[in-house]
Amino acid sequence: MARRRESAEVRKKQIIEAAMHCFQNKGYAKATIDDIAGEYGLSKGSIYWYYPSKKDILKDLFRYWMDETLKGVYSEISDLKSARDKIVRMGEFFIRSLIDDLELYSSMLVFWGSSYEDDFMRERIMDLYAQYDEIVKSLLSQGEENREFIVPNKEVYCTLLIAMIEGLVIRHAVSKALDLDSVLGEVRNIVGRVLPPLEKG
Amino acid sequence: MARRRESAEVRKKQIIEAAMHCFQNKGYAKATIDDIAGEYGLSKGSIYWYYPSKKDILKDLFRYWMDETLKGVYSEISDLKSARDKIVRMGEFFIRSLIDDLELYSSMLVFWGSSYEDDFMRERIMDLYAQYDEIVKSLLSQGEENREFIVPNKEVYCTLLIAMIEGLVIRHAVSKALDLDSVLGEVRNIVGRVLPPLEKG
DNA sequence: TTTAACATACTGACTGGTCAGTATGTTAAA
DNA sequence: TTTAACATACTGACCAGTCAGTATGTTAAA
Repeated sequence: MARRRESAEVRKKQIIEAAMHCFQNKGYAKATIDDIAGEYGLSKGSIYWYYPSKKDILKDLFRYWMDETLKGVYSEISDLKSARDKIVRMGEFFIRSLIDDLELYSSMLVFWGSSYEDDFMRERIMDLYAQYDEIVKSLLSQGEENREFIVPNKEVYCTLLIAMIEGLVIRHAVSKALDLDSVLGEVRNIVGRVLPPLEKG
Repeated sequence: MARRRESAEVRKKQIIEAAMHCFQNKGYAKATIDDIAGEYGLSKGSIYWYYPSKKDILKDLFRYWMDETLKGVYSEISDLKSARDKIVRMGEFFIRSLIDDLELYSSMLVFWGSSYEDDFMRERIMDLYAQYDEIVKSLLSQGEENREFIVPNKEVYCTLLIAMIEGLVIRHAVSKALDLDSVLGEVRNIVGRVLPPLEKG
């Protein structure tokens, strides 16, 4: 067979992408190691050279997904001053990501679904939520300090803002039929309503 | 073995409940027919007396879940006049349901996850979304007709309100750690912000 | 009223296919 | 010539679905 030897880095990336693609199409349980290997013309043996088990591929995929997501969020909002702008940009970022890289973002369902059978996965997801919470809560505090808006209950507003984004991701992952451009155009408006600007007195 | 013969109606209900419980704990793929049968001390054969396949149990569970949910929503809001009140009540209903019947509502993830492998399931979910859309969109229209509020973009607001609820359900299904009572207390407030009352002129 | 004939509601052993993981063979590169 | 990076062939556990048989109602005719 044609051996196209690659560096471990390249192969791992390929395997992760192949896994993502397979999990999208069949779900975690139904996607086989042979499916994943086949995506780049590899064999089962080569998969097990890089990963000790199927579950470890999933874990690495989640790590990759979480890294990409959080890195993306931070780099989007880092150059902005106003808390409102940051929140708006964050919302827009997720929607644009969903448009541009549907497959990556709709991996969510695979991870969330596997939280049933796997405590490790569940803990990682809780970890992600904690990080989301930290980001959003600090933005809400910052907005209050800057006197941009007032939030009656930071915990709840934080939870609901995150829920809104997640709900959107999940719905689009299943339906692939949302008009995301319209949603994108309304983000600032919505944030303006949820966090109305303070009257200057 | 002690045969405890039951009517088809009772057995089917038992099987659905057993399946829900097993799917919660292990996910669809990992839960076995023997697991489901064991919940009520039945045997594999008796499951197949009522259902032709494992997937058909899932389908029936979804039907049950969707019926309960929509029935609940309609009965909650039917006695209210104001569109705002209806929207508030709807939000509160989902949160209370999540508190009172976590298992039923966190079944969502099982269904959503199975949309990957099964087109039938995916269509059913799209169907559910369509019904949600119909309810919320008509409430938004009604609110505008009553001059309770104005919505810049009905489609988008509808999508986001539904997303918020779904995101909440899913997060709580995974984490089981949200302070839902706090969220419940903020529903009216949040709706008030998203759909601010019109100034009477 | 009884019982034979039938219908319904199961049981549980068995099968056949699937697939994660393993053992071992092969080759390109250093 | 060694070994990292594969490929191939295999194993064994697991499980959905089958089916022959059993137990438990139901009913109609004698």
